Parts: sequence; structure tokens; C-alpha cells
Amino acid sequence: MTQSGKPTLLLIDGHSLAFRAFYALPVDSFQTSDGQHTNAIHGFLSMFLLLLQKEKPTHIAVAFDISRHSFRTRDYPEYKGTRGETPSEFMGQVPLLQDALKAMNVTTVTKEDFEADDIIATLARQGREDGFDVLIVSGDRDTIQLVNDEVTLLYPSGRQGISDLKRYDPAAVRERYGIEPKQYPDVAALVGETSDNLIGIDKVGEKTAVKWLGIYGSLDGILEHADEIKGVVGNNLREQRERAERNRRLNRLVDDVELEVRPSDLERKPIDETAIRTLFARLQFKTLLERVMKLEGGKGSLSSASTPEGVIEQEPSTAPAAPAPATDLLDEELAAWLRRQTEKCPDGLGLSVESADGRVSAIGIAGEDESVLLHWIPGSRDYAPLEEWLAGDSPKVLHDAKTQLKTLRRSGLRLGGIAFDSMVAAWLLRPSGVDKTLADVVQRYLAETLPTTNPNQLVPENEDDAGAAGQAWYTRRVVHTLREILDDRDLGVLTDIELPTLVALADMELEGVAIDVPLLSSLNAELGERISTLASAAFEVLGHELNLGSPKQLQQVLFDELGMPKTRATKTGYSTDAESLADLMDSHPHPFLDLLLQHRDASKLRQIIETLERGIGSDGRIHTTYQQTGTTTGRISSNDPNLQNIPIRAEEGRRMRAAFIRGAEYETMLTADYSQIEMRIMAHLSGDAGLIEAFNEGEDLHRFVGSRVFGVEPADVTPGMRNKVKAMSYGLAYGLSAFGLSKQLRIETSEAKQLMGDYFSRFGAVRDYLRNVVEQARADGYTETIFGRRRPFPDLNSPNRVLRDNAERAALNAPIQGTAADIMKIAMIGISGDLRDQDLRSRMLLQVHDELVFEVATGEYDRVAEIVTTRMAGAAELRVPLDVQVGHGDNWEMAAH
DNA sequence: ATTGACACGTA
DNA sequence: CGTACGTGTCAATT
Repeated sequence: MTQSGKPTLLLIDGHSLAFRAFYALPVDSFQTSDGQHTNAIHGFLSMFLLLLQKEKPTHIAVAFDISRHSFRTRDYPEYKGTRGETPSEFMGQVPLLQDALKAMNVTTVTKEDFEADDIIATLARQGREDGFDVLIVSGDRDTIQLVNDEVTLLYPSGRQGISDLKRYDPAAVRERYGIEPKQYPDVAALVGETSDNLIGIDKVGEKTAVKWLGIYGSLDGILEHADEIKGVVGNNLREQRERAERNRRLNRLVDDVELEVRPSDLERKPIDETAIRTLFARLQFKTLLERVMKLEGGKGSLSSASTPEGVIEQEPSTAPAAPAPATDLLDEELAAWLRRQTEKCPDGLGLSVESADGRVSAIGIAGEDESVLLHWIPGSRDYAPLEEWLAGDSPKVLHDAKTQLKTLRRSGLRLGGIAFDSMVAAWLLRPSGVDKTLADVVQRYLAETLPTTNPNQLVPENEDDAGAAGQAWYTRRVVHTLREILDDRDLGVLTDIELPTLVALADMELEGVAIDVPLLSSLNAELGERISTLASAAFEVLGHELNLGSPKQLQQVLFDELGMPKTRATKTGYSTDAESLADLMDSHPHPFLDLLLQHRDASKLRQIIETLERGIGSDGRIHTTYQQTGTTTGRISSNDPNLQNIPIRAEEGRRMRAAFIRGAEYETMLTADYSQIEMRIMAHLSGDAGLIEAFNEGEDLHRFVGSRVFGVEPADVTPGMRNKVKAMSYGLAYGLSAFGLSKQLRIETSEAKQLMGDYFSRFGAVRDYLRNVVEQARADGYTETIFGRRRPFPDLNSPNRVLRDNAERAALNAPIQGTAADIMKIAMIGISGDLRDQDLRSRMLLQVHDELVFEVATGEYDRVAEIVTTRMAGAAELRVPLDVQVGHGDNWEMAAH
């Protein structure tokens, strides 16, 4: 019932709303495991439930078109002719949507030869006559003509999307178009309607049409006085009046269609719970099912009686925009509010922590229908109930929980109950996706635009500053949808691996790693001297100066001035990379080349040192940031600064690792790494008996493999043979070709081919496995790690050879690299849990893909080494053992072994 | 100030 | 014609 006390009749244009949902939500994300698309159904029902909740209609009908043909297409065959073929992914959803409506006991109405809008026009007229307030939901502008004091139109106003419905009553139509609702078809007839393929009068737009209507009152009036209208538009009107007449004929909605129902038959009835459960199970709708059941249970009523003092009630509105948050509730109000909303949202309340200078400045919390915003001003009041809730197990859902967890920690607050992270979840669904922000995710999965505060407004007005509350609100809503899309496998990866990992990473980032600042600066100075010496010598040899860091200037010198042979082509000329320069040194030795290479090496080292120096915090430690959602395979990346690419291979660079030291109050540094984890995973996944034996033997892997490949005793494997099989083994998981292998080993392609042949004749199951991974991925469209992490590979079926080949190599590698990443994360979770549970002061500091670095407190070394070894080796049960190497020392270099 | 290409460090 | 990353420089662009 509405405020007027009259019953409310809700009339929906089913096709137009479903069609908008189809284009608003990503079709690939909403589908069942057997491939049935559900985005239009999901979007429609989500919107429909909101309408039931907000508008509380007493009577409902949903009208559908039967086909594209109607009396209008007989009159004018080109009607709606601009519309392309309806996508089959959409068509298949319509019958299922109608089934869902039937299960909800909602009447659907169709009529041969008429469009849905004619049915709506008829029911709207009858409803008005029978004393209803009528609400129409349609994406067709022609329905504007139906608006009057009793009939309101809800029109999807966003460019796309369905949740943003604009409410058109007569006043709103006047404000938007400057005309009465019943005049709208006259305007449309003059202007035309592209989507219906109705062409208007040339040069007549909305402005002109409205002006004429103001003067002559109606289209008929305008046409009667066509002679009085001057200028080009007048001529056009006189010449093209038939167009306007035809348009008007077609856009007049028929309001006396003979239907089998009358408004009074459309009373809202209880849902058929069994049918709903069956259908939703088939559509794999989980949260929508909850919403339907909840609405049914609560008879669509919103809690308003129990609103606590100080909570601003949500404005009734169709669009689920963020409600105005209640701000800075008193303690007891807040505690009550949290309890009540947690009960309504068993999946967790939305939480958003706003920071200023890394510290908490405000906290937004969102429940099902209300949100709160609390400004955080330490010492200003007692935040005990809030702190208790934050630290407790009460479930919270966040977007980018790691960042917010760190902010809370820096302000001395604890956070427990992290139940979901929409950033991480969105990445699990689309690991190659670039859209990471809450705004991106809201746009994709809710098809709504996250409201942002005006960036031009330097000082946000206090009243409007709903930032954190709004973020929390949208987070909770998008999490709801993401829970729908994630299957149990995704949820397992999220809950069992990613969420605990995020907590461990936050600890590591906050902890940072201590740096020997004087050592770093002396290295820097030493390199600086060498760099200038090398540069001077290079200029001397050349006879002039140049920028040795400029590939462009180097090309000039090498290929023009010195007349060296052209190297590998690049987009902008010829390569001057280390490999090309090494080739040149073989064929055209020149002192400049040697000086240049040495200069490059030294410059690179200094560059890394200076980047590190910039990253040292006021506590003398470097706090990197791990990107949990930064890779496509499941690995973690490190940036600002990147601590996963500190030199180790060259002796010179390795010295840099000595600058990563234990903190003063710690006894030693411990490093632990997996040896050959990817090869072991390949042995496990392929089940290759030879490779499995190799790992179980305990013999040096490459020696063992070399003895098999070359048919000699392990003791007789020469360093050359060992090197070859080592390169081969490592290259396997990357999709290495004979050509690539020959280039890397600097051998003939024929020899590389021979080597690969010999290798695979001994380890054939590996080749079969690698082939099979790609074929399986081509069939499934994705690869999967042994823990269920998926990566989609749409390009595997691309007609573009380059794209396809690249996708094949990546698909080959993804389950191997990804499984290794999963294993490391599981180990980290176990280790940090043990360190905490056993009250150890030692800390995990760094992760470098297959290596972990720790700072060990006095007296804890043996226990920590035991924990680390056990957790790393036990992170997965494979057909081969996981070998872990542990070492310790005063710094990272010495701790390595 | 931002962007693309190049080069090069790691697993 | 080997996977996965991040960061610096240069040079050209806005």
C-alpha cells in the first residue's frame, strides 16, 4: 500500500528490463557450470526483489513480447528494423526468467500481435480506473505517455544498468521534457526514435518540437498550421509530414487490448518455495535464493520501528544507492546497531577504513539497509564497542582488506573476522583483469557507478562525507553478488588460501626488513667511481662523449660510426642488449663493447641500490608492498620497492644482499627455500616414473636426468652434459622450443632437437602431460592448479597464430607456477600460525616466490627452523617429497647457502 | 606529467 | 621461437 492507502499495481516490461540486465552484467561471469547464461535473469530478479522491497506493490504483472512482429510491423515493416539479431545468449534466458516469475507466483502477460507496452498501457488504464496507484517499469520511452497523477514511470536512466531507475511523475516529465506526459508521443513523432527505426523530421530536435507544441498544443495543431512555420525546418515539416503522422500512429500505445486478466487478478501471492528452490538450484543462485526467502518471510517490510536514535532512515528510492550514513553514534547505540545488522547479514557487514597519513581517519560500516560512519579521533571518546567488534570474529567483508588491516594496525587497532575480500575475489575470477578498485568491481558486477566525492572540492563538506560508509555499503552489496558467482572451488581458494595469506602479508609489510645503511651507501659510492671511470674510458676509445644509457645514441655509435653488423631488430631499430653485445664481441671485438657492458652492469647495480635507499623508512627498515592480486598465475608480486629481484646470480650483485640484516634485537636471519619446486610439481602432475624416481633417489637431479638422457653412469655425467639437461629441464615448464634451447645453449638447432628427443624418450610422460594440459585448457577454456585456482585462456582458440602460441606456452606454465604459488602460500599460513600460537617473537619478513626470509629472536632458532621446515615440506602431499633448504646468518647473503 | 620502448634484475 | 613479475632510463608525447 502506498501512503495514499490505495493498492499499488506494479507493471514491468519484462523484455526491456531483462535486456538491459543482459548488457549491464558480464555474460561470462554469470553462468552455471553447464554453461547456461544467467546474467539477464540474475539482473532482472535482483532488480525485481528491490522493487518489491522498496515499492511494496500489492498487485504485480510482468508483460513480455511474444515475437518481434506485431500490428506495427504489418503497418511499417521497417519498425524496429535497426535492431540487430537478438543474441542467443539472451534468448535462452527468457523462458527461465518466466519460470522464475511463475515460481514466485507472479503473473506474466503476453498477447499475440501486441507489444508488452500495449499490455502495460491497458493494465495501467484499468488499474487507474479501478483505484490503484500504478507503477510502470519500462526501458521504452513511449511509456512516458502513460504517466499521470495515478501512474508513475520508473525508467532506467543510466547509459547502461538497471538499478538506477528514475521516477517520472507528471512533474518530473515536465521538468525533463518541458511538456505534459500525453504530449510526449507528439515530440517523439517529430524528432524520431532511432531505436525503433522511426526517422523524424530533418533538423527537428527536442527543442524545436517542444517549442512548436508550446505554440500549437499538439501534433495535429502543428500540422494544421504547417504553412505558418518559416525557414528550412518549416519546409522539412511540410515535405515530411507523413513521417510524423506515421511515427505518431506507431508510437500510440493501445490501451484497450483484450486480456485474460484484470488488475484485481494480479494480487501478490505467496511464492512456490519448492519450485523456487529447484529452479534456483539449477541456475546456481545462492544469495538470490536467500533474498527471495527473506523477503517472503518478512513480507517485504523493512525494519523501521527499531531504528535507533540518531540513525537517519534511508530515503525510499528505487535505486539501491547508499543510504545516508548515521554518523558518530553513541557507544550503546553503535553496539546495538552492530548486533542488529549482524543478525540481518550473516555473511558479514561491509567495512571500509579510511586513512590519512597511513592512520585511521574514519570507519564506515554497512549493514543490510543502513550504514554508519564514525570519525576516528583518538582520545576524543571511548571507542570500546567499536574496537571490540573490529577485533572480534563477527564477520566483515572488505575491498582490499590488506591495506585497511595495515591502517588499523598502525592506529593500534586489531581486526578479526575477515570473511571476504571483493578485490581478491574479483581477481580470482579474472586473474588477468586490470580493474582492481572498488569502483571497477562495482561497475562490473553491479553494473552501477560508484559515486565519488567531487574531486574539485578540496575540503569535503562534513555532512556529505559519506566516503567510508558509501564504500562499505557498495562493498557489502558487491560481495553479495560475488558470492553468487564464485563456486565452492573459488570460495575454497579464497577462504583457505587467500584470506589467511593476506593477513600474513600485512604482518610482513608492517614489519619490514632492516638495512645496513652505511654498507649500502659505500657500495653506492664504490660503484659511482667505477661508473665514471668506465664512462671516461669509453669516451676516450670513441673520441667523443655520449649518453651510455641511451639505446638510441648507442645504435648510432655501434652501427653507423663503428660499422658493426646489425643485431636483432627491435621496434625502434637494432638491439643493444647484453646478448647482442656479446655476439658483437665475438665477431667484431672492440674495447668499447667491453667498457659498455661493464658500465651497464655497474649502472644497473647502482640503480637498484638507489631505489632501495629511497625505500628505507624512518625506522631504518624497508617496507615493501606485496601485490596479492598482481599476477595471472597466483604468485605474489612485490613493489615499492621490489624486493623479489635483488641480485644474486653475479658475485658483484650478490654483495647487495649483505645489506639486508637482522634487526638489532634479533639473533640471526633464517632463509628457507624449496629446491626445484616446479620440477617436482611437474613430476607429480605428469606421474613420470623416471622423474619421480629422480626425486626419490636423493641424487643430484640434473646428474640423474643427465645419466638417463645420455645413457651413462651418474658419475660419468660431465659438467657440459649436466648443463644441457639442466637448461632443458628448466625450459620445459615454459614451453621452450628446440630453437630457444639451441639459442640459450649456443648449440645447433639440430643438436637441440636431438637433445629434446633424447630427453623425452626417457621422460615421455612429461611430454604427454604438457601436451595434455594445453589440450585440456583449449577444451575447458581455463587451466587449474591442484588447489583449484583457475586461469582462463580465451586465446587458445584464437585464429591469430601469435596469440594462440603465446597462450599455449602460458597455459602450459600456469598450473605449474600456480601450484607452486599455492604451496608457498599454504606454507606461509602454517608458519605464521605456528609462530603466533607458540608465542614466538621471530618474524617472517620476505617472500621471494620459492624462498622465505625470517628474523629469528634470541634462542628461537631451532624451533623456528623446525616450524619452517615442517610447514614448507608439509604444505602439499605430492608423489615426490618437497625438499626445503634452510640456512642462517647475520644477513641475507650469509643466511643463503 | 604521462606513455612506450628498452633493458635487466629475480623466481 | 621460454613463463611470471617491477623499475629505471630515455625519448617522445600530452
